[in-house]
Formats: sequence, structure tokens, C-alpha cells
Amino acid sequence: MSGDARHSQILQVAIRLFSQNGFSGTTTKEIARVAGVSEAMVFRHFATKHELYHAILDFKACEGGTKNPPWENPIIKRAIEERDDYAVFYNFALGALLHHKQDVDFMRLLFHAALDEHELSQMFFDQFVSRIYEFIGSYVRERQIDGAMREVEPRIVVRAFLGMLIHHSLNNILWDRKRHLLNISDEAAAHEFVTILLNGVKK
Amino acid sequence: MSGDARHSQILQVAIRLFSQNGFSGTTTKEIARVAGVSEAMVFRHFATKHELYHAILDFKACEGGTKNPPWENPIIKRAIEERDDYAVFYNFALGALLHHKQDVDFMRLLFHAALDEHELSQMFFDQFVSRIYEFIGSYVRERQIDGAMREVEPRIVVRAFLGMLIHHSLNNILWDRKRHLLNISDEAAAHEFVTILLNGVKK
DNA sequence: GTGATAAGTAAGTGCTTACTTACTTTCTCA
DNA sequence: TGAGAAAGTAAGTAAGCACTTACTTATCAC
Repeated sequence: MSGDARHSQILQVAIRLFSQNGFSGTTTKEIARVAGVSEAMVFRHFATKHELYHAILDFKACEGGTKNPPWENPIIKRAIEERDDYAVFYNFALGALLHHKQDVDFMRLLFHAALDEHELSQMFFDQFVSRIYEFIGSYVRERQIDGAMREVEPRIVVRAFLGMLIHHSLNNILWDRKRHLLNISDEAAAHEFVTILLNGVKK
Repeated sequence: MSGDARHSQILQVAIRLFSQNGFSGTTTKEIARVAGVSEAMVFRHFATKHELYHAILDFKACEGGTKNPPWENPIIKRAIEERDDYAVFYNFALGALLHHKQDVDFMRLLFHAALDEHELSQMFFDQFVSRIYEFIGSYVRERQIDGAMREVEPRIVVRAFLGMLIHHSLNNILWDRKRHLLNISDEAAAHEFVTILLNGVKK
């Protein structure tokens, strides 16, 4: 196997293991075993375990966050121009839920990193999450000026909205994987959450 | 120091360390050091590291969950009888936010346990969280029958509501401890979330 | 074919881990 | 007051950890 191929293969294996077991719960020996190579190969590609973890968070933060950010989604941009509140929030919500479902590893990795207080957790928050507050928050502000939404601190609206979405995904990933408590499609969840939110803030 | 006192002192130290660093990130040596005893003392009180962790989750799940459950809160019970939606949801929300703030260790512990897929995480979910779905869900159902709330699956309403609350606490604990993104009192947060939710589901 | 280079490993290194043993000190109360 | 129990420790043990070294095998342009 070529160097590059092995490099990204080890990365993929490590992503899975770190996301399952966290940093200190994952051993370099097991990464090597699952990748089907000797431990020495892991250390040829990544000087230390920390460097490997850092490379993963770096890679995932780019791929998972800044790849298709909502503020570059043409459907949402169009909906914003047309002042179609439902379309703005629904498409954002559905995009988020699908993204969470597709990349469970990333979600788990983010929470592990947050609990471990890893610097890249804060970086992701500052560079991605706070931008979302800006993005949705400023749309809410505009709609308040339009007279379409009542006066609430826009960031509270964003927090309420993100809370519904992220908590729903977190439930599906961590506690209620079999969907015993609430079995609902992503489309239906997005619709219901958006309906509650928009009715909740309309004038 | 007496045996019982030492026992609970080690427990308290371990709670702090496990909640900070998770199970595999915490060493028995450090627990002993922080407790100011030799490692052998830790193992006199708890046969294994796993047993200590189990004892903590057990203790915390009881203390944190079933101590003052919302379904035994007289203020909430009264509000339910009076069909005072705002009082029901506001008091529940404020109680939850205060509880999260007072016991950050427990919140972190719960998330560590969930990511580690520890059995007691599932137990807490089954015994406490699902009861809350029952409790609030059935109130929503009653209010729908009363004609005061529109027809939505009550569990979706509960999920939206808990999502706002838990996500807000999680933000304050993990990512935005300095409250740069949103600085708001617990009372104001409870008020705003409840207002959004109730307007969101009213007929 | 040959020699340079890259891919790969077996068998370590010293340190840390959870956990034990064999021992000493302190307290209690008949 | 002294014997027995309980509280406490120093100094281990074997296994596991991140990481290294010294070596072998495969690739491929020339």
C-alpha cells in the first residue's frame, strides 16, 4: 500500500476508535491492529498519539464544518432573499439533522473533545457555531425589523432552535438509538421543530 | 478519619476527577493523591476502579435524578391542576436549569458515561428521562384534549422543550463558559424558552 | 539486474497502570 | 492498660502504555 493510502487509512481507523472510546480510551496498539499494520507504522505516519488526534480533529473540523456551511447553501440563501421563513429554517434544520446522522463519528468526537477540553473543540465552536449564531441571528433581526417576528433577543431564538436540533440528534446517537421514545423521520422532526419555533416567535 | 468519612471523601474526590477526565482519563493514583491518602486506601474502600466508578454513577443517579423529581414538585403539581401552562413549564424549566448549574459534575459525568456507553447511562435514561417524557407528555395530551394546544405528537413537544433546556446548559458548561455568545439569567432563559414553546404549540 | 528508496515489522525501551502484600500506627473499650 | 480492631502506608507486582530501534521486504527507474 502506498504511503498516502496508508496515511489516510490509519486516519480513518483512528477516527472510528477515538470517536468510540475518546482519547485516553484508545490505544495506539489497537489502532495498529484494526488498521492491520504494526504499531511502528502508526508512529511513522504520526509522530505521537496527540499529533494523530490533532490531525483527526483538524481534518474533521474542516470536512464536517466548513465543507457545506449553511451560509453557502443556495437553497437557504434564496429562501432568505424571498423572506420565506419556513423554507429558511426547514432547510437549515433538515441539513443539520442529516449531517448529524451521516457523521455520528464526528458528533461523538466533538463531544469527547469538549469534555476533554481540547483546544480544537473551542476552535470549532468559535469558527463554526458562533458563525451560525451570526447567520441565523441576523436573519431573525431582519424579520423583526420587517415586523414579521416579535421582539426577542435573536440569539435566544438561535439557541432554542439549535437546542431542539442538536438535542434530538444527541438522543438518537447516545441514548435512544432504537427510537423507543420517539420514532420520527428527519423530515417530520425538522417540520415540527420549525413549526414550533416559528409560531413561537411570530408577531 | 473514620471509615465512613474516608469512604465518602474518596467518593467526592473521585466524582470530581471522573467528571473532569472521564473513566480512562482518571488514575487511581491521582484519586489517592487528591484525597490525601495512599493508593492502598482507595482499594480498601473500593475493590476495583470500575466498582468506584459504578458507585459514583449509582450515587449520583439517585441523588441527581430521583431526589427532587419534577413530578413530585408541589408547585408544578398545583400548576397542573390549575391548568396554568406557563407556570407548569416555567417552573420545570427553571428547576432544570438551576439543577444543571448546581451540579455540573453530574452533567459531565452523565455525558462521559453516555459516550463510554456505560450501562448506568442507559439506566438513568430509562428511569428518569423517559419518566419526564411521560410526565410532560401526558400534560400536553390533556391540554390538547382541553383544546388549549394544537395537535402535535406530545413527545415531539417534550423533545423540543428538553432540547432547549439541556442544550442551553450544555453550552454554558462545555463551550461558552464565559457566556460570550449569550449571557442571560436562568430566569430569563426559562421565560423565553417557555414563551417560544407555548406560543409554538397553542391553538 | 542493481541500487536507492519507501513500506513494513519484531522485539524491544522505560514508564505508568491497576492492584497487592506485608507491615505500622492509632483508636477503643473491657 | 493493653489487646484487638480499624486506619493507614511503603514498597512492591505484572501487565499495559506510548514510543524506538534495528532490521527485512517490496518497488521501480535506469
